[in-house]
Amino acid sequence: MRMSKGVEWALHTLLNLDMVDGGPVGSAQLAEAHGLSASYLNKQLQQLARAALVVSVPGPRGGFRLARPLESITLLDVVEAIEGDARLFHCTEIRCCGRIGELSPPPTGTCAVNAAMRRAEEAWHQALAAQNLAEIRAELDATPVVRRIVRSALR
Amino acid sequence: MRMSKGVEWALHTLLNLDMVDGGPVGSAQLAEAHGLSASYLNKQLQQLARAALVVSVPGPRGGFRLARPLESITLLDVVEAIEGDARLFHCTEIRCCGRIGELSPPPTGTCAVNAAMRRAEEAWHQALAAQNLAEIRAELDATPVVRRIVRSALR
DNA sequence: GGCTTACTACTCGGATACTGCTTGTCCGAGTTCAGGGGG
DNA sequence: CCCCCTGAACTCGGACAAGCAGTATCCGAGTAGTAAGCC
Repeated sequence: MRMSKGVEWALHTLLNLDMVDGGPVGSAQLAEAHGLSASYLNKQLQQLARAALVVSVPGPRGGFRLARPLESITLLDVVEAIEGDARLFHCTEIRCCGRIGELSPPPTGTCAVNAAMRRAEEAWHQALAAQNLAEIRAELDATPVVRRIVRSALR
Repeated sequence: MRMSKGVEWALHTLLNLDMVDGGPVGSAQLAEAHGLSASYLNKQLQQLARAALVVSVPGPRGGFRLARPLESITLLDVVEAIEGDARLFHCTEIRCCGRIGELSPPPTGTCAVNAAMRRAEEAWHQALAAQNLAEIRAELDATPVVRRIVRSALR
């Protein structure tokens, strides 16, 4: 039960894409900025493009740029974009199998275990959706100095 | 990012162990109750034993029994017992790598991305810790009928 | 008859294979830009 | 001098391998119960 490291890569890359304003940045430069594998980061960026968090520009001088401001991108958006489905617990309905399943009448309603786990995940989802990337940008002091460093690293 | 199905197995098995009161139940019978792999369930039960949620009794007529009442076992206890560590996001500090890492001064404090993800996980942990197995037992109507079915299935 | 002792059967416990997902890599499709040729 | 066309280089996009955690299985260590032998 470990979250894909693509989520971490995507979050930092989105923050970097916000520092440079305007033109698209290639996945190779974005990868070099943090010493990542360019091809694999490209894969993650494609996922973000499908989720409409970034737009991809093909051809030379192409790359990726933010599709919308960081204020409107939540942590949940990124997690769901990369992981596909932000569900942790998958009920396999074992209550219906085996001896107990045979002896018991067909169950009604959802599994109590599943419901409990789902409630906990709901709290997680809400906490993820409550934080947007602009707040994180504010937390990691995005001073003009930092902004200029990022911009020069992505040149 | 999928939780091990061992968590589901463990939760149902703990609830079953509460239905039969007293003597230990072998992993083979517990597995048959839900049509699971006995050896693999045994592995999960060993994890629960290490976490002091159940006690194992060796030898013939041995097996596992609850170490303490369901009221004092939370969902978080089970998740941590099976998964080992209930952390989803693992920060690899990529902010210190690559060009940005070289150009920037050594970072101070924890990574903002990490902190944000940690906050969300904290909400999840609290929601897990807030629910104990006795509440789940109450939810899945543990009528005397059900209780008798489980007990006969574990004979 | 009662006690001791050896044996057997049954259970947990950990070491050992197998599978699917995460991670990483490669090559092709498409597009922009530049340079040369023609009008 | 301006426009068009062709070529090349660069980018995304998806298809193709390698590594690792989750999944499943098997066999050995240990113990309780039992039965036989002895006092």
